[in-house]
Amino acid sequence: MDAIDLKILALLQTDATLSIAQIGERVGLSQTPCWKRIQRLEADGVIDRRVAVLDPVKLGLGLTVFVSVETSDHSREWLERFATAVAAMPEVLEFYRMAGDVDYMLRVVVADMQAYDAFYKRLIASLPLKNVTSRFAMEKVKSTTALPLPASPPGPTLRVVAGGE
Amino acid sequence: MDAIDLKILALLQTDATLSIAQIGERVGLSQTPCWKRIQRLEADGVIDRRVAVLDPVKLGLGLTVFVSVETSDHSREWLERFATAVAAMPEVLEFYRMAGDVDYMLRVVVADMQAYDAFYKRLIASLPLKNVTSRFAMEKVKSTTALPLPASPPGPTLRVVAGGE
DNA sequence: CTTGAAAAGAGCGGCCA
DNA sequence: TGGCCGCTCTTTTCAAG
Repeated sequence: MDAIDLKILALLQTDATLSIAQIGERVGLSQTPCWKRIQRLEADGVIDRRVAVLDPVKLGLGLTVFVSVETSDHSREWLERFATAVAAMPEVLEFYRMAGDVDYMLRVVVADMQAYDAFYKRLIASLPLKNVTSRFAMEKVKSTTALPLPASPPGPTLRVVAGGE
Repeated sequence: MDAIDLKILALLQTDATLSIAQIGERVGLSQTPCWKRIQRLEADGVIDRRVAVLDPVKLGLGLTVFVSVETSDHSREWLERFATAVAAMPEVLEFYRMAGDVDYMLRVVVADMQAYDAFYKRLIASLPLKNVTSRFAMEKVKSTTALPLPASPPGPTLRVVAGGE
């Protein structure tokens, strides 16, 4: 996983319609080795999948809600049941177990308030939740699927050490 | 935008490596009309882009943080300056203006706490912020880029009317 | 890693129903 | 609209340096 791999990944996570020839050109490689690198990155699971990103507004899905959940049951079994229930709810795009005061955090995308209310009722009916807080997005300022990859080669690994040697 | 278009979108937002022939087969269409529909969906911007989704953990980006921001300046100009500053920070994957007590919400992806601290310092140095709350994810339970599209045809538009006619 | 090339497959567009 | 049939480009694989 060198600097060239990172360049390839940076290109592909921005635009996966690029041909191998184009990618090779931009990273300074010919088709064959470029293709081999991409194959390897896919086999290694670094490239997880290739998807089409759709415009939620054009599909009538204009409401994004961040939902904070607190529970009184912190067992593994409870989480598994909760995870199963949430996995079956397609309006939940992201779902994390959190540190701190909030136990779980969800990012939910729905058409409108009415649709959110329907979702909310299903959510709280799925399992007993101690507290659920919904925060509504008014405006999407930025949204990307691209991870922050080191632009230039990470350098000679400048390492900051806590204690001393 | 009929049921077939929705089927095509549902397929493509799950797996954009499918060939037009495969998609056509699954939606009951031959290549040409299927291809034309996809072209139209792209031209209309319903399909925004095609990207490779990378595995953050395999790239050493294991820490997701939800950041709530409060400001004392609620002017358009302030937001524009904030938006510009945040747009230049690649670790911010999502950035929304919110309704309610929290003014802005960010989803941030970084390597570790040290990287988050560096990001945090840059964030608060970019503009005066009244309050910044960081919530750290311990475990990713679910994460998808796929929007909740109506699975079956939305039906004969069952409309719920508030008043009565 | 590079060039070159060939076979298989997919995208693309014209034309007809 | 959708379907059939080519033309072209890309992807994928191989050989040799």
